[in-house]
Amino acid sequence: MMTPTQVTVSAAEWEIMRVVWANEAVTSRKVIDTLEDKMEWKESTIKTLIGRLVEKDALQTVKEGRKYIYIALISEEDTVKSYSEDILARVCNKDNGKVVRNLMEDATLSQKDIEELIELLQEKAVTAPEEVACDCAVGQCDCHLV
Amino acid sequence: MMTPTQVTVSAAEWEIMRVVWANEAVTSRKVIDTLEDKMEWKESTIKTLIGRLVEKDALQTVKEGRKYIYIALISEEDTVKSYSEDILARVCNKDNGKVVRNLMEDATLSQKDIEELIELLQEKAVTAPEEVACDCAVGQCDCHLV
DNA sequence: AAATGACGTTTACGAACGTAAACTATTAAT
DNA sequence: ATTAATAGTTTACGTTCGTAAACGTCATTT
Repeated sequence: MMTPTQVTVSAAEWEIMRVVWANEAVTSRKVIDTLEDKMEWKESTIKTLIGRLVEKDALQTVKEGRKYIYIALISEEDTVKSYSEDILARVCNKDNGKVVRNLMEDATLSQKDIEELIELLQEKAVTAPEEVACDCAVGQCDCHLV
Repeated sequence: MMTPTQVTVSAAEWEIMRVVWANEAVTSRKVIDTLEDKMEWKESTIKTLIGRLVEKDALQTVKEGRKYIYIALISEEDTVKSYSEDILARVCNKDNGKVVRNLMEDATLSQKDIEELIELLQEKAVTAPEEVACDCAVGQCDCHLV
């Protein structure tokens, strides 16, 4: 799915998106039933969040009778990806490895996941530099202080 | 460094923290000189951000004459980690692998990083399950729809 | 002594967010 | 036909964030 200008989804909105992503297309009733208890949100809170997601073009609406069916306009993958990119942008390139390690430590991975990740690492190894160059502004990382 | 109740640092505040982390201890002048141009922030913007970080116990102040020296009370590692954990909490356990993969694809890794990551993966493989169990609320992920 | 500058504090103000009540229009039930 | 339940829209309100001006104090320069 092409996400033109990646929309930013807040933490609360993300919960809504998960329901939409999981179901391809949902009614607001579905979202409310799914989240009302789990999140301890009032029905109107959920309505507000859905409204905001439509407003920011994360959800598309299709009229179904007099109700709406909501469909995701951004993919989970892209959304997760832009979140990841954000993390990497916040640290020195040299520390990218550490960030990946941290995430990996906390992640629950299957044998197959591990296998695939090792493969990807091996691919990256083909072109990986001996040492990563720092790209930070002077003074903003200890690679080159003033 | 022990971070008791992990403080939340916003994107703009994070820039300030990077300067502090890079320098161990800094004066506000140092932060201002480092970021004013790079971020195109006015001096007072930076002062505000520093003030907020002190307020939320991300920075500690040590009086030096009539000025202050600012010292980080939260480590970069912990801060990055809690940010990473946040992402994993937003997807189904089954997709953890995909999240790691996305991050890894974007990350700049050195040969050594790659080596270490492969090692970590091999360690994880020892106890990794054949298949990761979904932990999502019903309806919130496609592993178990209603 | 008066003016200027550096540094921390206070105040400001709009946008985004979390949370939700109230209102409107429409359909379903009595 | 009235009433009650739905679904979407509008309004609300306190907090956090991004961005910054203004202010009060010392300290330094003229």
